[in-house]
Amino acid sequence: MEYKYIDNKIIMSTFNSFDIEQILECGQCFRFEKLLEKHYQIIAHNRVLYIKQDISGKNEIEFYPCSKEDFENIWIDYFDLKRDYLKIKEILYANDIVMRDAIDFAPGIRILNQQPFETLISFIISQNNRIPQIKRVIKNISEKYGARIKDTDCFAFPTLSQLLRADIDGLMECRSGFRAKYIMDAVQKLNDESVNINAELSTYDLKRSLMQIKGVGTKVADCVLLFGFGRYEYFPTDVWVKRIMQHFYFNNVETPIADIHEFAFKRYGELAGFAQQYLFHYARQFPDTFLQ
DNA sequence: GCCCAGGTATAAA
DNA sequence: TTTATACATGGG
Repeated sequence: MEYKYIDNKIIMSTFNSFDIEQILECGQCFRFEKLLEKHYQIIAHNRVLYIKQDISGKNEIEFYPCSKEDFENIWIDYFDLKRDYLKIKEILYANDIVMRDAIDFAPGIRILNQQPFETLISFIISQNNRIPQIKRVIKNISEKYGARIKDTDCFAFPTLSQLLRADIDGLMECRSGFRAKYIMDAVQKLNDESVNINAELSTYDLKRSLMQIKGVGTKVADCVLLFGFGRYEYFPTDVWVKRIMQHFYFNNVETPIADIHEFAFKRYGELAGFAQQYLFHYARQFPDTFLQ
């Protein structure tokens, strides 16, 4: 990975496994807006960042406005730029025909390292919901309870102490629906420390803690662990396989892979969920690779 | 109007 | 332990 800093902008040479469209549109994060083809605005870490990936063959990605310090201290980690996805994909490619097609379909996906609290609330909102609506609710909550980001019209996602000022009615006004009570439960339990989700905990304990929050089940917990805590090593893969099989195929065991395959590739979001499942699966089989 | 959304809590079998 | 249903909201 090579990059240079010019005029409050980072210009990075494109390298394997970085496609900003695939990264953002695959269902792992919600605070982004598409401006043009492979040109996005994201809000994270109290900052508004624009990412423009060259589509004319120059193999460059621009991040702006961005200081050298922010790039090195925040965005390298956020975009997981130090992990060797090429190596991971080689192993997946050699060992699974479905992951092979998933990689061919979207070779540029990376798993973002997002902020835990925001990730938790976001995936509580995600349940029984669609991405445009999830994005809308998160934006509403940010504008109502979060702080304005300096020199912009954008609002950061509220901190825990900022969300303590929220109530059910206020969250309903943000169109969060029946999830408002779950958000309140999360905020209260984290605040009075009846639930502890600090990064020191083992993945197992972290998952148990997360699931003490109302509205956090297996799916939400696993997404928070993966996207918010960078944990992928001990997931109950068999549960995921069963859930997927039950959800889409019930008891049809004749050609499940082909059917899953067809469904999974219809949209990025479905691919992402599917890829998550397989990442869990392979992460467990090849922990050394995933743990760098 | 009716159906549904990569979910979860709850009640009931 | 497993299975059916409600849930707020908005879009097809």
